Amino acid sequence: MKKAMSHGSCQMLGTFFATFGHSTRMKIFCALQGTPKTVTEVAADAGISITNASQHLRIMRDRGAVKAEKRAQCVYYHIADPRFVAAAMLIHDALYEQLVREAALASDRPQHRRLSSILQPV
Amino acid sequence: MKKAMSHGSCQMLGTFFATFGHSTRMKIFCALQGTPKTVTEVAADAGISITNASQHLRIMRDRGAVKAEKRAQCVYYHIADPRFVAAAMLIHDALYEQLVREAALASDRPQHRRLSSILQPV
DNA sequence: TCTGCATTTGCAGAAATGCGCAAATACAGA
DNA sequence: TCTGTATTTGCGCATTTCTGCAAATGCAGA
Repeated sequence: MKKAMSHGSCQMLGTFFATFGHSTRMKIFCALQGTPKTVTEVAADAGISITNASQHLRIMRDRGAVKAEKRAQCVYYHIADPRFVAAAMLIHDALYEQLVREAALASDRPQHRRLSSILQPV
Repeated sequence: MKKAMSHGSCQMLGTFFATFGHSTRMKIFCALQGTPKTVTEVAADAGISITNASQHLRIMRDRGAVKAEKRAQCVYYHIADPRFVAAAMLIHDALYEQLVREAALASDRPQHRRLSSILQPV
């Protein structure tokens, strides 16, 4: 991916980003860190309906973000590749440092915002 | 991010993923790898209108994905943090390997798809 | 100041996406 | 086979997001 990326790879990546570019799916991603969980458990952890959890988990599975494993009546979902977590951590750190840097700059100015208010936006 | 992630961090990450979870912005991201570029150059490289490029670049800048630098009449945009590229490469590799693995499995079966047809989906 | 290039903004229609409800399906155990 | 639990699917509505067009803004040079 030094210079150019194939159209297919570009689209593949874009689809993956879109998968986690939704607050509900992001919550599910967080809930799935650690141990595999059933749809019902994920729904409870993320604070959403079972139907909704099932719908999002299907999307995430179709796009290769999670994998499903059936045991008895339950379907256990888990994150498909640990690199997804590593990548999220990289991005998170970069964004966080940027935030801290901006907050430091803002504190030199008249009307500065608290860091906490930035971390809990919208 | 071992176990739980704060609500704010979760939302911050989700917003970032959404930023690249759009084919047009993904193209822009690809176009910006290497050297900084003006809006007009980005539009040409990504094959979109200047207006559209400007709109998406503003979104990306608001979300910390790119940075803008004004020189004379031109505004040069560049990727805000190299870790974003590193993260994209991590994810890309994971997805690609998964694709190859699936393709290998599929080739053992009756109706198998070519890898190329998988790489250029939708 | 006037001109031309670069970029941004406002607006309206179009398209995509998300969510809840109800029904359907899958399956282990009595 | 019947029952209860777990999960998935279809449908319709609401909401968000995208895009192009036209107009506005910013700015360097004549």
